[in-house]
Amino acid sequence: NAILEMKPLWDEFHTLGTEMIVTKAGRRMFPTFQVRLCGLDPMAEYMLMMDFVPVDDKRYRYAFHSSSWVVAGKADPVSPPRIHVHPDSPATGSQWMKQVISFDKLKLTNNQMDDNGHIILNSMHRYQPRFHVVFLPPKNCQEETDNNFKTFVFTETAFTAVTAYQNHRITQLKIASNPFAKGFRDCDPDDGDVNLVQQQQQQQQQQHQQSSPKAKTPRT
Amino acid sequence: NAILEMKPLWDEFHTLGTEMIVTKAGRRMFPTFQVRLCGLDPMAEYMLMMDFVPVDDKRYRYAFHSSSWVVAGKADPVSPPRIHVHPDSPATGSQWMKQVISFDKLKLTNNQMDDNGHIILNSMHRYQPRFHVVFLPPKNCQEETDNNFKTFVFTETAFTAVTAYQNHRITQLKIASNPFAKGFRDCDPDDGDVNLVQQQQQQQQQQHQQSSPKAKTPRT
DNA sequence: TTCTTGTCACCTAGGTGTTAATAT
DNA sequence: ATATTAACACCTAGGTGACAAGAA
Repeated sequence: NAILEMKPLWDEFHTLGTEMIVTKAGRRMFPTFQVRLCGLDPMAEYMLMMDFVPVDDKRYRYAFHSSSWVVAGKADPVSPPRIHVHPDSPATGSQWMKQVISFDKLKLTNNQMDDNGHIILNSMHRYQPRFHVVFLPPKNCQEETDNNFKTFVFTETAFTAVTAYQNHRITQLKIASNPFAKGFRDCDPDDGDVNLVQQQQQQQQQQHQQSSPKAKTPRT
Repeated sequence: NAILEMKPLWDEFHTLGTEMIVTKAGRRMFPTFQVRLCGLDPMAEYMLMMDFVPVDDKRYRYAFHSSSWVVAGKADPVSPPRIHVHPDSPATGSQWMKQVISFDKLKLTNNQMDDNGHIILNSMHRYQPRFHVVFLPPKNCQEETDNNFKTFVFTETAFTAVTAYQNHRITQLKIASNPFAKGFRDCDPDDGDVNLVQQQQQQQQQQHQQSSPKAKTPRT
């Protein structure tokens, strides 16, 4: 009962081998991890959270000549893993289900000493994002948090953490699909990945669409 | 146990006769209504909210020759009054008390048909903002919301709703103290209301100060 | 070599009062 | 006359990859 938003875009990145930038100050993910939930108890309260688990115990390096990732040794030591709690938590099932849930406040960092609550990852390592729905039992109940949570894994959201993009095709797809990178687009406005980008923007607009849409009459 | 933030700035506006812009799309207040709370039960849950009550039953008009507000008749009919719930609600007393509570998402409108949940006011009328702390009883308790809320009124936050500023001194004070109006400042950077503005910015920074402050060395 | 860091121009997104045009 | 609206230039605030310099 959790559906990944923007799945076509995730798939396109996944096919190329998704990379996510990590910086000292913290960098958002793109695509943003967004899900739609259903089947919750409308009246019950839930906490929503994400964490990131290593895909394997390896360190990678990008071979430019073959345009592919190759193993470069054992994994570096890991920091105590962090969990990102969705800032709207806790909220009722009804509130979570009536809109797309976006983790756009989540940031990735390679700073082991990070003091901002960001997710700490090792560059040149592979990670799998996980999404957790935690049921909050009423206070009078004795139940511990035994089986009161569900975990969702979308394998198409796995990625390699990098400090700079390695695969040039990933760079181009980011530029083509991330609105904030519009300044680096070469071709005519909205070219190349038009379909995916338009789909994305439409979905994001639906999410925030509370104000009356203003129909602008194009002047002749 | 509620302290108004930026009180010196509010006082300065109040002395001149505070005006707040209302627009069809909704306009934020400036100064922003911000309070600090103490004395709550750290573990209990509270909803925080604001509403706006008419100061009197009159309509006003600004007499430019005497630079003062004069009564212009009886009040216009009122829309059903709306309440703005702080978007972080509900939250525990502990969460509310550990930081300044800012109502910067609150917007004022003169559109009687507003569909965005903004506060509807009549232009050229006077209003008194009110702040409410609502105690949320645990679900097993039978208590109704009888006396489970407290209301705070800061008379220095009262204002006249306008569609365009009437008192030129109010305009100048807004330009001097609102960072978003910096483009209209004449004099040298940070002149005139330096003290108040600096105080404001320092307080707002304290509130969000989680990242390590980066000391920039000014170059010679 | 390979990877990381900091700065930058260029965007998105949205909050200001001004101004001219339009209601009322 | 007086009050309202919409477009606008100019800001704040912050998210992009490019690039040059630095580090391992």
